[in-house]
Amino acid sequence: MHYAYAEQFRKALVTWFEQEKRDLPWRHTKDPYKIWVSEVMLQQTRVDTVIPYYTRFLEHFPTMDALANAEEELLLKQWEGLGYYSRARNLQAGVREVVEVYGGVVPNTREEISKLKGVGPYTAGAVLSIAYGVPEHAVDGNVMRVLSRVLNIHDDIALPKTKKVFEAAVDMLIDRDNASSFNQGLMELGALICTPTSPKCLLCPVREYCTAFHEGEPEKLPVKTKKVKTKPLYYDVYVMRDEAGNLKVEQRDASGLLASMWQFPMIERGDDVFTPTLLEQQYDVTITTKENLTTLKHIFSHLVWHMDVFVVDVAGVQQHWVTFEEMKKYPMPVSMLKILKAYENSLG
DNA sequence: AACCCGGGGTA
DNA sequence: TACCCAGGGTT
Repeated sequence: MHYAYAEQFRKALVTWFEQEKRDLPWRHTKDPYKIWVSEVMLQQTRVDTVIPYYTRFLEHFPTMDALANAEEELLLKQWEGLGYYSRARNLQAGVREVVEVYGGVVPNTREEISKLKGVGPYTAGAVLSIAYGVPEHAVDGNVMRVLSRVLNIHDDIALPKTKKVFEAAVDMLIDRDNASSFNQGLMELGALICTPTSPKCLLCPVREYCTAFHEGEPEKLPVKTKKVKTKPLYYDVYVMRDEAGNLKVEQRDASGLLASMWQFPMIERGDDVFTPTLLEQQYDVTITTKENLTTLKHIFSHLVWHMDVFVVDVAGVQQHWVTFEEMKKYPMPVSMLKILKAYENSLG
């Protein structure tokens, strides 16, 4: 793209964004902390999903000090249902680093801000440009789709090295006097106009600069090869109830899937596995009654949980289990919240 | 570079 | 179903 075209492109994009941008909660602030929170929540997560979480999160943790001092359980409870829970822990770790190392001021250079936990190339560029106006690239899925079409880039965006191509493109095109609106404009365009299927080219403010539009098949871009196969897993899940009616809740492993989140005991089914016996052995109890509660399917990105859920009354409990109301304080993944709901309904 | 990490919306 | 979403960390 020639220099004169680049200038017209960036002006058309910025003008369109500033006229047509959606009214979103994080667009009412330039507080780097709040921008940071929004960007982390928006990773792999849609705007409409994030909005209520963002508002509630900042009510609980309005400042970096508040978040830095928060209990992890409270933090995760605020994140409950949003997914990718390590984002929350990384955000808190990063905020603590800003408080302790940078005197409570979010760094304004890519080199420094990138050192913070949970701040990768995209989030670094987003916070720098939106909060501070620094002309740094912020390349996400939207930006790669938009620019692959505008510039007719056919590199496979599933390959890590391809992102460098788009970062270089943004470096060439970015409005150095209004990096915030330029970067947000690219993303807004991807969200509203330059969508994955059926892009609304007739409404596009930059279609006259768009190679894919002129060639007639913008929906063919970007090129993306990878595809993931979901693997099924089969579990028996137990709502265990002692003589007092208290329930067993346990914390998952600190690493891996749903790390440190809380759950009802679950045992993977297998050919030579009778899960009630395993349950009695693992928890040192005796099952006195057992009834079906529900059957649930829970879909993750890469796997599917098929869960048969049972309510069992048990004898021989030594520890203190929790009441139904206490259970609600524990951060749980959506799969377990569904079971909690089913159990609540079964009580009538 | 490959793999892992949630959950929900949409065509 | 399959794909996508304001990605980052680990290995």
